[in-house]
Amino acid sequence: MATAMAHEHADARPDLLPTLEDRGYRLTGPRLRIAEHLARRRGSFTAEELAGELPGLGRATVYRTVKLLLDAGVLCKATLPDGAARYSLDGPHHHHHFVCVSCGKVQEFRHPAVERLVRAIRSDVPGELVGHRIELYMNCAECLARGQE
Amino acid sequence: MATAMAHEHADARPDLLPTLEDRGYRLTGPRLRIAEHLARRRGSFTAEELAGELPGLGRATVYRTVKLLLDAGVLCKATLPDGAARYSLDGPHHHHHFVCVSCGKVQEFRHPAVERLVRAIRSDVPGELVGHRIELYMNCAECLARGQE
DNA sequence: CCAGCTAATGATACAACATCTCATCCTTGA
DNA sequence: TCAAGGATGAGATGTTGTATCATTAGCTGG
Ligand SMILES: [Mn+2]
Ligand SMILES: [Mn+2]
Ligand SMILES: [Zn+2]
Ligand SMILES: [Zn+2]
Repeated sequence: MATAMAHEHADARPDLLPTLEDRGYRLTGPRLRIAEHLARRRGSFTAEELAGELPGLGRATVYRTVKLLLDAGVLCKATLPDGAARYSLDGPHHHHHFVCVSCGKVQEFRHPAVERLVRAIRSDVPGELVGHRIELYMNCAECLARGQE
Repeated sequence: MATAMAHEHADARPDLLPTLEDRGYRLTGPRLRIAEHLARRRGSFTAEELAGELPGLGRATVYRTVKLLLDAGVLCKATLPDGAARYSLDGPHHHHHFVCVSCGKVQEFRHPAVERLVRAIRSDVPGELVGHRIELYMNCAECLARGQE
């Protein structure tokens, strides 16, 4: 990594089940399987891919659980330029995303100027800001290297 | 409008057909109808809505033409938090979007700090930045006023 | 530990959005 | 004027996600 600004999640979060329990959800077999799979898994994924990686689990259950984990803050969602949604384990702090348009890899980044910018705009806008999405699209170093082999 | 930062497109672009012609596309009846409709229309729309507003035109043709106009820079695409795509006539300059999560209205805005920020990040990132998406989600002034009637 | 309540599951249908197919039409340039 | 081939549109197909609902299986209170 060139700077400390961006990072990938190297460590999976083992506290996925407690998070669900705290929210009053039942700890079921399917949710356990999904949690174990996510802890082992690397990189970003679509809900469809996740369902494919977990044969025996119903598609609807996988979609429901992804939404659950999104609400719980365990997963976060990045959107590709074409609108496709990719999920990845979420870091604990507010952040934004680098998304590789070639391999779909999602890296989180934080930059103080981003929030400063949003604050500056907020005071100028006739209405109520309720959220923002900032995604930077890139070809990651790995994809660049692979491309010019 | 409270500031000069943001604006909606008040004036439609009459130069839609020449743009297509310059790109080597044929000037067909369906494209003419779509162009005239867009020149008259206000606000943002989905491809599906546009197709509904143009009975007699094939759905596939509308979708194809929207993509064409997107490539030509006549239309721009904003993405709602749920992933839905909304199109609107595009201004001539690079910009970003306010999107009202209540009524779907899209307002363009420019802010020098945005591009300054992207430049600052670009030099820090291990890879090649190929684009960015910055969308600010809001409840617009009209929706706020309507909500507390 | 058990029974019962009810959340959760999953097969399936449904829905929205977008693209593909291909026979036909029509714009365009020679 | 007349082919050549781009464009159209009805319909099929694909993708992503949600709704139904009968059945399963956590959880809790007794
Ligand atoms: Mn994230
Ligand atoms: Mn725009
Ligand atoms: Zn990559
Ligand atoms: Zn609004």
